[in-house]
Amino acid sequence: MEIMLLGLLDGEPMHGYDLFKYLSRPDGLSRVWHINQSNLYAMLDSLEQDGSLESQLIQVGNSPMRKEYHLTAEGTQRYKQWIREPVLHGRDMRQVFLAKLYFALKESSETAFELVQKQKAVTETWKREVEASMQNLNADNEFDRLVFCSRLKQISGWQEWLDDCAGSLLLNRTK
Amino acid sequence: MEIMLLGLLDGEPMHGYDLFKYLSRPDGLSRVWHINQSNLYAMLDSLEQDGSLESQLIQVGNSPMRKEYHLTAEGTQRYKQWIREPVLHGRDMRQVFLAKLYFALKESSETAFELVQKQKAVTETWKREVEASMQNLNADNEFDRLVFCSRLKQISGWQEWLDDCAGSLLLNRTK
DNA sequence: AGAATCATGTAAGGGGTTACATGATTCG
DNA sequence: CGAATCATGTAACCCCTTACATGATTCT
Repeated sequence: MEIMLLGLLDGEPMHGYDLFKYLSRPDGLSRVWHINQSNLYAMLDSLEQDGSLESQLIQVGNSPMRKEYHLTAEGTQRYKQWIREPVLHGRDMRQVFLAKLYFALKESSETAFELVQKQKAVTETWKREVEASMQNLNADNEFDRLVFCSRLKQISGWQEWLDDCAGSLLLNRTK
Repeated sequence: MEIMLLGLLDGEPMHGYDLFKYLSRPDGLSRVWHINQSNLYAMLDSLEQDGSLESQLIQVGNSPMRKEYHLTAEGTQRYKQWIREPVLHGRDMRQVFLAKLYFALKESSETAFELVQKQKAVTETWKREVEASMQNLNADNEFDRLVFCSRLKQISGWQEWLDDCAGSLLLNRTK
């Protein structure tokens, strides 16, 4: 989930404590993603080591040194690509897809709309796969049947919601 | 998730490799829970250390020694209690609740039915909480609105599915 | 004879957690 | 003056994963 930090730093360089405060607010991205402070600093380290971020030490007045991070070209490219790709597993909808949507919305309604369209296509294939699996079920295995029913229900739920998203994004498109 | 091993051992003592083979089959519990072999042995160790399991070494013919595990009274109690408690977070429905249901069904349709009823009650409170949170939303925060809508959709999906479960369990109740 | 299976593990590491260390600054 | 906040980390641990070690037995 490190990559989400890149989205927060896109366009506005920040230091670790800024990010921590931002992610401590109750709304926005923190509705779907939490991180603890020590792990945040570790993630910034590893993103710097893999070339997605660069930092510079800044002294403001007498306060402690700040390490301000900004995206590298490589980091920008990773991030821009990430928010344009749908998630490939249903279990990633709840957290990862919503985070992508958060960042895509920050970019533009068009970006968000395209993300939603791509996700709708993937979700449709999930549905077909589950339906196909249900054909080969042992008829007297009640548990297996219930498992597949639950998956179909969840997938349908996501599909309806994605349709809602697409609709409200189209309305906002002229903004 | 260690506790699921207790369910598999309830009534039929097995050794690690037996459990591994059982969990490698494509149907039943392995639809919702996977474990790799090395971790399985580690879990059996820790369940023995915390008093839920006891083991005895068995030699069959010339084959390698088997370590056969069986539930202790304490382990039995932990397990029986676990399958009678609903899950308290929506994110646990997909894996943990389905596993509980798997074991509850092994016990009896009544046990499963009661589990489903308890889960329905908890799920209803989730729904009310989400609806309450939606009242305090900043009106022009599109992302937050979409997040809550997605949660409501997922919760409703689970509710419908739980209703289906309750229905089909009632039909099987006389079996 | 070679491959797959039986059977139990160890070692290393990924990704996350909580608790704690440190020291300055600002707020009440 | 004491508490909260600013700012960056370290250390230990939990849960789980992959890869590998070991050695016997059964299948083809």
